[in-house]
Amino acid sequence: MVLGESPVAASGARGILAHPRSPRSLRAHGAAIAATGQLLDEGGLPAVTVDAIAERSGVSKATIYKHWPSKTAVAAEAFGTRMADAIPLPDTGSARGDLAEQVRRVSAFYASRAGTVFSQLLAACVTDAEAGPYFRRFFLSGRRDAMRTLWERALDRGEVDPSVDVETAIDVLFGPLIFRLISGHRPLTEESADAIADAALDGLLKKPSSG
Amino acid sequence: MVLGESPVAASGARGILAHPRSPRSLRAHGAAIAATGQLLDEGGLPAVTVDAIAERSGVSKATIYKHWPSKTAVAAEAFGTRMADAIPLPDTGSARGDLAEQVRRVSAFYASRAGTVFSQLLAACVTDAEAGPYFRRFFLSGRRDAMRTLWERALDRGEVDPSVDVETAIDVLFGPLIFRLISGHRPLTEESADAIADAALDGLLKKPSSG
Amino acid sequence: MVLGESPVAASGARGILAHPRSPRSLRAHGAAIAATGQLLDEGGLPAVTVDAIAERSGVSKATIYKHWPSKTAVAAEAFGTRMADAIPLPDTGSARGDLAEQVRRVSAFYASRAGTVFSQLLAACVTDAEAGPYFRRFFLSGRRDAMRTLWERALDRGEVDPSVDVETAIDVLFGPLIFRLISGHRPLTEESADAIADAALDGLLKKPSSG
Amino acid sequence: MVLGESPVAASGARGILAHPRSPRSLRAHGAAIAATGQLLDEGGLPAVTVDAIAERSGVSKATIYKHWPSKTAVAAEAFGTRMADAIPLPDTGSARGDLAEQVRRVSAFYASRAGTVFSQLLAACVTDAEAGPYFRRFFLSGRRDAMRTLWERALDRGEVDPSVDVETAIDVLFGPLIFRLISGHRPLTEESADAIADAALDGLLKKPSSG
DNA sequence: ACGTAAGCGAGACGGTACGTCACGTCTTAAG
DNA sequence: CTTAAGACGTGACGTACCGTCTCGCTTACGT
Repeated sequence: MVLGESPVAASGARGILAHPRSPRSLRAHGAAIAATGQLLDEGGLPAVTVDAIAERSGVSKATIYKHWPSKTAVAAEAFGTRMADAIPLPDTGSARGDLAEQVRRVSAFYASRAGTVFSQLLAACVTDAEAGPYFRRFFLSGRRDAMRTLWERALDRGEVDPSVDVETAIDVLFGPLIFRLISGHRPLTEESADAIADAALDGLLKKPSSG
Repeated sequence: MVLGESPVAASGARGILAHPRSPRSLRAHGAAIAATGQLLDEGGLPAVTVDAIAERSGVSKATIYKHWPSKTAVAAEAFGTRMADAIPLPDTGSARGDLAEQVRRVSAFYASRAGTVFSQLLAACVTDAEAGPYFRRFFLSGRRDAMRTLWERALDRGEVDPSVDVETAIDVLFGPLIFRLISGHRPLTEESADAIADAALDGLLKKPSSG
Repeated sequence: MVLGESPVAASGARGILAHPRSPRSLRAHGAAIAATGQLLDEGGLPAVTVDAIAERSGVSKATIYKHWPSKTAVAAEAFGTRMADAIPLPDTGSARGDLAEQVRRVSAFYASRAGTVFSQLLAACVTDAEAGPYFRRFFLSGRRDAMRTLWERALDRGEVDPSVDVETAIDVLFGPLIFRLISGHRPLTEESADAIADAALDGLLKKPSSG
Repeated sequence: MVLGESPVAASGARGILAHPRSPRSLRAHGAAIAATGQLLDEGGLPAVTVDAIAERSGVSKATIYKHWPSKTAVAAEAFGTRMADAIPLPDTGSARGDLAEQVRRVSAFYASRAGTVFSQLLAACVTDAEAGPYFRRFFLSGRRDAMRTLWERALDRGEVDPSVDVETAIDVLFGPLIFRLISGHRPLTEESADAIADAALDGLLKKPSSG
């Protein structure tokens, strides 16, 4: 749970929820998320329909729409809940090692079954504007937070360029993976991950020493 | 057909169609693409439905399905046809200048109205497997071809690292933009484009000279 | 309660409730009826939903269901309460005059806005078996009682056929109006009311004197 | 089929249908009507839901909504189609006998299972304005046409009052039955039918001869 | 007078049906 | 034989009310 709020408060009905969630609400909320998780496992995002969630969870459609703005939002929360710890941070001893290893891990994650669902969610959020915040809150920002940790560790070690913004660094390291994942122009292999990490870390320009 | 591609690639009909397009087919094909272009302008991808294309173009739904595997494919072709020359290659005199300027131009394109449609198409191709090839053929590969040209020019000048694969270079330069475009975590500004270009060109690690 | 009926009839709570209504109950009952009356005015029966009554009256849904078996019952009581005196009895001096005038008045009532609501209630009671008794108790029986008075007055005067049952007489005089109102095959005009009254009073067969 | 049109034209999609119904349309139309008839038999109007019609007939909901404005309209057409000949005209030799017998027959019909459905349809048409015309076209006007025949026969015989409008006569004879049927204040027995017929035929006023 | 249990408001919930949308297939008739 | 026209089955959508229920609060009553 990324935000500093309690899980309950964070999963607010339509964004801003003040009054404490009642026990019944909690039950319905959890059941819907659990059912959605199953559906994601079985058939990816296409298998997630509001009717299917309702049928499997025993939570009525109306209630689902009271808790989330769209089925993509439910799926985003369910995915985020399940995958929060899917990519543990490496600790190789060097910044270069940590960053490259993380690129490799994330690449492997994207290439896995879960990665397919990830790309489906990412794609769905383009169309479904209300789901984007859910995906960011329940998954993306967690990943970025972790990366920020890694970057700061590297900064402390004095191994990375302090003039580079963290956000930019994250985008440059992982944007290429997402580009490949989404546009499908080439596969995500371990080699490609390494090549990307190297290029991003060392830069594209000719190095003086390599002249 | 529209692009100067091979006849095989140019002919629609579910991918593999060799026989020459009849005049009637040509008419129907062009009318559908034109109508789809209008619809994209007016309401983006969501406005493109097969019924709408059929109604506006006078081409029947059955015929549309004979020419393309899905509405996304039609939209991809229509978008590619229109946007083929939307981002002209820069020529600043230096590799660094060319590459950074291209990142800036593509970033601006993504931030424009057309960029919204671009992201919708990219997203749709995740779900619609048959449309991906169309989008690559009619738009993405054109962009990558142009970038390859730029990269080779830079290689000739000896300004970029020859050990970096062209494809990797392209991904590292533009992947970050697409990441921002799709996931929406931050806006695509001119500053962010410059920061990304700098980071990608110079690398994330601390430079020896900057120590 | 509202009408001067027996306590049994007056007490709500699903028909059979003897214990004295508490002040709070009274408040809730009255508020619900008042809100329902407003809703009937504004949008007829379709505007009367239990949620709407609850929201407008401040009476909770659970309480409403404790007092009435269905929303139609509430609406019937509210309508009856408001319309109890909507059609005063005529006194023209003759039975023929009284009866014909009453047909005219009832016809005008049916043709009014209130008549629309009346027909909606009548129709709803077909489907909602539990509401029928409410509608009869709070409106219909009042109308029939009045008509019985008129008929007895006419009998005393010796102007109507004593072999005709009161109930039959009422049905023959007003059934035609309701037929028109419900089935909508023709409008309810003053002329039609007169024609119906004449036909009902004089009979359909050829009169000996008119041969 | 009351109107002068062919059955096909009369059952027009949303009222006015010019082009001839295609075979597919005919099939769907007929299947929906047949399934609705079954549902009416089994559970009356409440059993008729668009989903149920669709499921049982194999006709899709969308198609049903293309053919009729509402489920009540389908039910009205189905009922009318089945019940067109449910009440054959009597021929007793005298106008009085014919009219009284018809009142008896219609009363019996109303008191039957079919009569329940009839009253449900009548009630539903109050709420559902678009269904009214369907009910009139497919059932009510057929009944009134038959009555007009009876009345004209009686007029030819000189047994009924020529100054009474046919429509008024019909309303006076059958309105009372419908009043009883709908409001449920008393049952529809053979005796009540006779009493109503007598009262309507002879009039409510005291007859000179009976003084 | 004062606890205590009933009655209440608030409203979440499961359920049923609604009416709509777009898809992709199929049929027909015209050229 | 291809096309325009468009009806069709399918599946999902998001909404509206229903009638039930749970929760605390409050309030009137019995002691």
